[in-house]
Amino acid sequence: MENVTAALQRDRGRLGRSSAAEVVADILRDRIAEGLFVPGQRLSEESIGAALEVSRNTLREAFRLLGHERLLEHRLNRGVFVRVLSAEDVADLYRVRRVIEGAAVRNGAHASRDALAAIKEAVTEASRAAGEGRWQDVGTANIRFHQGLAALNGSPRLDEAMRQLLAELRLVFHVMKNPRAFHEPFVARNLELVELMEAGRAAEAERALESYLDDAEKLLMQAYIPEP
Amino acid sequence: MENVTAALQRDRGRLGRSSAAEVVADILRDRIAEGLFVPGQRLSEESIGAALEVSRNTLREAFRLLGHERLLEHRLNRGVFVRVLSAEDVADLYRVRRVIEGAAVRNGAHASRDALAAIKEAVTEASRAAGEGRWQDVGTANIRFHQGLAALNGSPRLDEAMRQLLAELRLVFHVMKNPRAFHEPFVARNLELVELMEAGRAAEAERALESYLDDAEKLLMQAYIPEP
DNA sequence: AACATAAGAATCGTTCAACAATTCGACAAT
DNA sequence: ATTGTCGAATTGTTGAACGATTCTTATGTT
Repeated sequence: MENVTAALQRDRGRLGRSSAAEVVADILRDRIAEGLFVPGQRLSEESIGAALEVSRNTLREAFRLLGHERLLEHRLNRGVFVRVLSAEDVADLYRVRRVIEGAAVRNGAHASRDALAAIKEAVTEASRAAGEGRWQDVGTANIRFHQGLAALNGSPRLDEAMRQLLAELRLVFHVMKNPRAFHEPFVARNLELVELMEAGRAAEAERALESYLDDAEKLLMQAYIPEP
Repeated sequence: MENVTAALQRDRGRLGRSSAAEVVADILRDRIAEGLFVPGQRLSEESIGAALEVSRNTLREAFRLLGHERLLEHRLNRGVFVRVLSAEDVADLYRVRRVIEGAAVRNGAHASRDALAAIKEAVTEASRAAGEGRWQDVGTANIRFHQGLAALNGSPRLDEAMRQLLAELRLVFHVMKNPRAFHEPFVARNLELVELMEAGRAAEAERALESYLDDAEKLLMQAYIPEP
């Protein structure tokens, strides 16, 4: 009986915790992540409110939430737009990744076997998707890999920060024409990284992560900037 | 002509950047920081809306912003409350501090002389305030010290994260009865830390920060938990 | 007296309609 | 080609309304 109530306790949060504004924010967040809304696009209060059948006021509350997550940009008297990330934004995202993921790898030496297994699972999933040419899924699995990596810090706040960071990064991925070229090369390196950690070779893992992030950032910048 | 437009570009941000909801959020954030609103207190839509002379809808938008910053807590159908931090929250805040400030100190070895000077300025201000018994101001200066420390990462996003983190911490400070006991001992240690960094002794600085954060967390926990 | 229950008040969640303020595009004037 | 002007469209903000939920209080039962 104890474990039953404990199990239900976890689902409890989903129940009364959702106001309309939060549900709308969840929906819009998903649509942005999947690329239905592209960077720079304006989100009209009237059309979206009509489509979701919520009032403008409720929609505006949802916009505030997503604006605070940096997925939407509020321009006074002109509406909200899907965020367009600059090269400087990308650089900053990688700055933050080095700090958060770097700390995770450094302290993750004494990570639980379970946590590492969850991360490895994401790698094998990415590998499988790569084998079947589902590059979109490769990207998703890779993101889950890094989310799991950050989770080694054991901090809910850092988990949340990482979630937002990766959501922003997805905005950049979507403007890239060739997802394969960007995601494929890193599957093997993710495996290498987690194996170094399993072996307890923390210093090497840290260096591997460093070079991983350096290369990923460079690749992204290359495909990102030259569009005059 | 080029430089003229570039100069004006910098002023662009000041124009029209403030909707009523954002102004209200700024005001409420200040009031929470200064302790006018205490943790656990409910913020009535009606009374606050009347006092600030804004509509409920506008106020709710502001509430959404502050809720996302973890300063307010939204309970469905019961309103918004000033956040009450648990011991686990405090532990998590210090987890994040170790990651962000730790990275700052580690990479701050090659920090600009200017950035270090700004940090040192915060220490001397804290020292002056301590000499005059203004413990509230000591706390404020200490916060500015750590904000400056985090800024060595050179990342706007980490700066913002640090701002929010310290705002949360202030919620904890306000429930403590003896601010002097908590803030005073750390002024000297802050100075020691920045001097180690100036001398380029990064490893020692990192260890000093570690023990600083350990002690601060313990002290906070002691004064925080035992209230049955 | 303690407890459960039900009626009532208060507050939130959401919608709707209205209006002022601002932006944007088209068109005219110079 | 630049500037000025007008009107349409959209956002910013307000106020009122109503259902839903919670809190309070009074009532009744054991």
